[in-house]
Amino acid sequence: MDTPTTRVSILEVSAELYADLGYSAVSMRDIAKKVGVTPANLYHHFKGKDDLIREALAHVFAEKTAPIAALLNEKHDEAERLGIFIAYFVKLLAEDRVFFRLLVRELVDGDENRLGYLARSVLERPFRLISSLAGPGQSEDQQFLATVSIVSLVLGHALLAPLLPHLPGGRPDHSDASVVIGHVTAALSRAFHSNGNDK
Amino acid sequence: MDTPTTRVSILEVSAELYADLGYSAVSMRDIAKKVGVTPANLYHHFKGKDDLIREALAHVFAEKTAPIAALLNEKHDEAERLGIFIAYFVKLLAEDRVFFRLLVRELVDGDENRLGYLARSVLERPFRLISSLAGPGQSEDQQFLATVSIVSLVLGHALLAPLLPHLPGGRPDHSDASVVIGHVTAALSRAFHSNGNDK
DNA sequence: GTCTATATTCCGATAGAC
DNA sequence: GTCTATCGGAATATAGAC
Repeated sequence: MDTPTTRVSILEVSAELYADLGYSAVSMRDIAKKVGVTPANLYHHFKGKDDLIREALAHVFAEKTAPIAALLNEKHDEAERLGIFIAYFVKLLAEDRVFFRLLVRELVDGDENRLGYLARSVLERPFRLISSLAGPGQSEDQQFLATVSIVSLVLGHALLAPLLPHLPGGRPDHSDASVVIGHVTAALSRAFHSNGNDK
Repeated sequence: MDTPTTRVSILEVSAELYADLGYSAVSMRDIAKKVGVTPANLYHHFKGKDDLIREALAHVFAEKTAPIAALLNEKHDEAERLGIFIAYFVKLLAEDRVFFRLLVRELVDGDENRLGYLARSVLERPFRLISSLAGPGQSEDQQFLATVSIVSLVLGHALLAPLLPHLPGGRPDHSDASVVIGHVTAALSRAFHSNGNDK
């Protein structure tokens, strides 16, 4: 808020380099060079590398989370809302490489504190929505597992995307957002939206 | 098994540390210290850090891939074989932290060469099996997408496991292998093993 | 095959001028 | 707020004795 330009530039560059290279591989020198300032300047705006990366993460997550909240506040049929969320989530992971890689890095490398923050800031709201739509007639545990499965499907397709061209019968367009959305939506309606009992 | 050679010890320690910390964060000093040799010794057995990590990766993947191949050669009913593979895959990802993290790191950070190797060495064989079982009456593309979804489900549950306790209604035992196996198997039979058409 | 010793580069971080 | 200059340490990697 105080001095937007340099500080925000640092945050965005940091998020991008961290998403691409990981924590240890990105250096303060790299960030400073790409921003166009000196390394010492970074320490004026942030306490250190740890603080900088943490804030960069929060910056990107906050930025990408807002549309989800807005999306969930729209008035729609419940089943429709699930489809809308899935479409947004698939597109987000497919088109925003930085956000996707930050998310996966946190899931793999994040400690308890960071995972807690991730859950609260990004995933809790959509998680509640999906839970209410996933297998309405089932037990709480089954709803929870179904929700994890829905997120897993979207996340997995994004994670496996670069691998698909190397698999037998695979083509890059198997990861196109429209293809994934259609496939996942159809699969989910069969798996979790029928009146089946899960055991 | 006879006394492990120094070379194999180096490979196993390297895989473990790399899985935990990532490429840049693990140092030749760390590896040497944990193995019980000097850093210079590592350069006698391997050309450099790049070469060492690459070989460590191949070592672990080869080790974990063999049981899958054996599994697929057993004589079973086809639907049964899918269940057996899923159970093995879920357990592998849940119990072998090193393998799981190596797999995800490759998916996120691997270049084309490494992804090609990963596809050929680990994923191609199970992928072919699952493809033949996933929606037998459907088009080749639908079979392919269904297979990606099956892998996504298992991978996603493993990836999201550490996050579950932080989500509303989540408990650590939602990631227990037996729970995930039961849930995923049931969901898959509804989503991809019925005679549904996907669109 | 394993060691000691070291070359060289890069890292995060700080002090202080402007 | 941004810079120049630099410190102390750790990184990969090599040379050569045993």
